Amino acid sequence: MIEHPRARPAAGTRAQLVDAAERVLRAKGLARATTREIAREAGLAEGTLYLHFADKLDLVRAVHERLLPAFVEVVGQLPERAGGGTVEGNLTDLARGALRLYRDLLPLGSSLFADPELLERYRVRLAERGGGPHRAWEPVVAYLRAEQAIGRVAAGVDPAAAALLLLGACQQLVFVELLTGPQTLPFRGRPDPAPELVRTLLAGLRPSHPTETETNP
Amino acid sequence: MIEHPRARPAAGTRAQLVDAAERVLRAKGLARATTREIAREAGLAEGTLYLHFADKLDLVRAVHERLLPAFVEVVGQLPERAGGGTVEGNLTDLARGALRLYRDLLPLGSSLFADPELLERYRVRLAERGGGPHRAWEPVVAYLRAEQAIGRVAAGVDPAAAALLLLGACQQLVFVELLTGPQTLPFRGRPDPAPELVRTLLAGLRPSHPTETETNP
Amino acid sequence: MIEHPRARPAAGTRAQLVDAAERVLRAKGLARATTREIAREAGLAEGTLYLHFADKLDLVRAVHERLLPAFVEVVGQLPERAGGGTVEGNLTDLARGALRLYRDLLPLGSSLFADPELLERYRVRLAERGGGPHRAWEPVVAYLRAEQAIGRVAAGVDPAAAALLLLGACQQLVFVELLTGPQTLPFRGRPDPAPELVRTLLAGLRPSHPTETETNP
Amino acid sequence: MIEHPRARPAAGTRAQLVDAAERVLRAKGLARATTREIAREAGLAEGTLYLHFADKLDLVRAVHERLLPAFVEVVGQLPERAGGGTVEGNLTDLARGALRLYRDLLPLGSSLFADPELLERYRVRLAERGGGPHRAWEPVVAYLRAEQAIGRVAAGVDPAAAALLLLGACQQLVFVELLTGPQTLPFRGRPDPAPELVRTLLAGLRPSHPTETETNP
DNA sequence: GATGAATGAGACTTCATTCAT
DNA sequence: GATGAATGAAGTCTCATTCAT
Repeated sequence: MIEHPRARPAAGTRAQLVDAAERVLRAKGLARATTREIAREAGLAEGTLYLHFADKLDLVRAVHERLLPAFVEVVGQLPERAGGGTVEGNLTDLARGALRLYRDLLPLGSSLFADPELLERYRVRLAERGGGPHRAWEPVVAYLRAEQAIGRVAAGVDPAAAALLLLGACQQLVFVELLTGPQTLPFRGRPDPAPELVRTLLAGLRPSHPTETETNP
Repeated sequence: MIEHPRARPAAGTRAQLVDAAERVLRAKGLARATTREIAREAGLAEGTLYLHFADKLDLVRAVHERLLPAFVEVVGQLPERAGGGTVEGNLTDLARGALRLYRDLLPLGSSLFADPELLERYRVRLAERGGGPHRAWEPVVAYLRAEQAIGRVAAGVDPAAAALLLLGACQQLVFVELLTGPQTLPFRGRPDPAPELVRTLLAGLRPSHPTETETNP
Repeated sequence: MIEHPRARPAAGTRAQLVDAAERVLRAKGLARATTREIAREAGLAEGTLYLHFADKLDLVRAVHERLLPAFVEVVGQLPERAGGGTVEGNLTDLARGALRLYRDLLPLGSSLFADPELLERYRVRLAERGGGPHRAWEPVVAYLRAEQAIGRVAAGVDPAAAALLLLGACQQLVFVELLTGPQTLPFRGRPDPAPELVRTLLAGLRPSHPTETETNP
Repeated sequence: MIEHPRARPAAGTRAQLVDAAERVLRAKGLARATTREIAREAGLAEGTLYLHFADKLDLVRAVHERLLPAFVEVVGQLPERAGGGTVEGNLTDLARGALRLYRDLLPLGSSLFADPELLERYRVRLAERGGGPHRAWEPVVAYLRAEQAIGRVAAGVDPAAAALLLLGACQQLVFVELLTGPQTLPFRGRPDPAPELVRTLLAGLRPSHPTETETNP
């Protein structure tokens, strides 16, 4: 047994619980995370959980609520880089950061789909707080707009579509990686897929000298 | 004493259970799908479940096992279309199909992350059967290769990267849509995002006449 | 799977089941012997059990019913040996046989106490058939009477008490041995306890020249 | 919503459960003792059982663990009586006590054989605690040694064999009695078999004036 | 605020038994 | 007679939640 001295600072008990819950959720998954284990991980009694959260699901939601801001915070630095370095370099850095973040966040984030009630509570809270996962795209869109303004990105490009293409590729790559294990990485075995993704996105698929077969009525 | 009705043919019992499980998983989520409800949905006794599956997780795995093939089957028709229609049209159809499929499959597929043991069993089965989610990309890669061969897609393009960009965008769009509800569709409010995604992917981000500001010190 | 050809001789199906049940009861214990495993062990379908026995407990009872006769049969040869060999030799052989038999029968026999209903059915059947475990003592009593008649056993001895002392010692030894494992054999580590038991029983505890303190009013 | 009465002191909950389990085991037998009934008998919720025991078998083992010490405690007073009263009286008292104890303990003790896993756990615990059913003989052996020292028991007697003969007879008598019901008591119908057993053990079987037929080649 | 023993609904699973074939 | 898929009651055990301390 581990002793639980009463001398712990009361302030931060809530944060302790959220931290512990996140650790347990990562380790065991939503389906196997029990209040008992979360309390033990937090070094607190099980009953304490209910002093700070309405129920277990509320604690889990609190964990999820921290995920998106964590993402936004990291990506948010991007717009400032507009005009600096190269577009390719900036986007490659973005892709690398996104891959790292998705590896960290996707397992937890996907668990939301396992419990419709949890998902619903999460939505309600997002609505209240005005957040939403699209907030993760905003910095990228802002960055691309800025680059368009200075002519380093083609004017006709839809920044939202471009952001979605790049971030989506990263998310899917991680999704599949987590699903099948890293050994099955199907991406040409390259250790860092970011450069190729960015290169492809920048260049587009269209041949430089389109043949006339490309034209259609 | 107690009636033991047995009006149903033995054949198909297993499939009945998998079907019922899929329905319940979609309706209630992994966390709230009970063997009792699955059995009731299947019109069978709870014990019957254990005649056909080792345990509940085995049944859930059986449901998940059908998802990827369903995806591959739909996408698999793509390569035959190489050279026909336009690349843009073909890819837009692909994106539309992918969006539809992800809407259908992602909620179930994401639930895998809620239970590490379920995930592990899924992986083991994939390894045995030689499958893997990258199989969903293969038809797209094959299609792009075929278009490269006839000059309708630039030779320098990495088909895997291109496939990932397009499918990833679709997956992420659906992921966010499911997370926040359709009302928050952040994509310029356009009802069909597929054309814009394809257009952006085809054109690339690079301006036609790159300015010298592109160079950095 | 194992095939179950219909071509098996129908005669003996009942015996097959009792044999299989005994094997499973020995291997798994009453608490863990299932009809499924008994049927599998018998190479028959589970339903077949109910063509030959009212229910599972009836089959178990059938197994137990064979145990006592098996004991009696082996011990029953004893009376014929009266007057032959030595009393000590005959009783030592008896004790050795009893030890062997108890090792074989006690685990199954003791299980009767785990289920009062099984015990009750066993009793009812014994009453019907006129049997009873005392029948195991009868041959021993008969033997001792015969030896008394020819003067090789003291006339004042109660043959039933003597039989009980010897057989009881054997049963208890086996009981403890089964309970604690052979390594804890508390009997001076002697591999064959039979001779000492018989010697002690023959000689009695009383000193040859009793002191007067031994005498009591 | 639902009441959560908690009128009872926490101390003693474990003992309450063991007591209740013993009562239910005696009443229904191992095979029919359910956690539900044990909890009800203890006046506790079913879940409480698992706060104090790893599983049902652990609780049952806890019951069995108390049986042997209970026996030893009663028999343990014997050695002090060496030299007092008469050997015959002391042993008769022992036999009567043993009969009483076996009637009480044998039904529960024998149930161990119905479940190999229970038996194994019991063995492991015995090994840990250094106990063992032979501990029940020790006081008897100690008593006989003391009587040998003062000449009231023949020096050549093996005390362990003598103890086993007497206790074994008692155990077997009870075993058979429990198996067949008291009406079938095969022991000359005498209500108290203890004196005859002791008399026989003290006197031995050997005739006072052995005939020469006793000798064999 | 913190504790943690107790709760009890309900989950998963087993298994003796039945009956259409 | 034999089969074995199906049954469903009943069992063991878990775990979110409560409340007296």
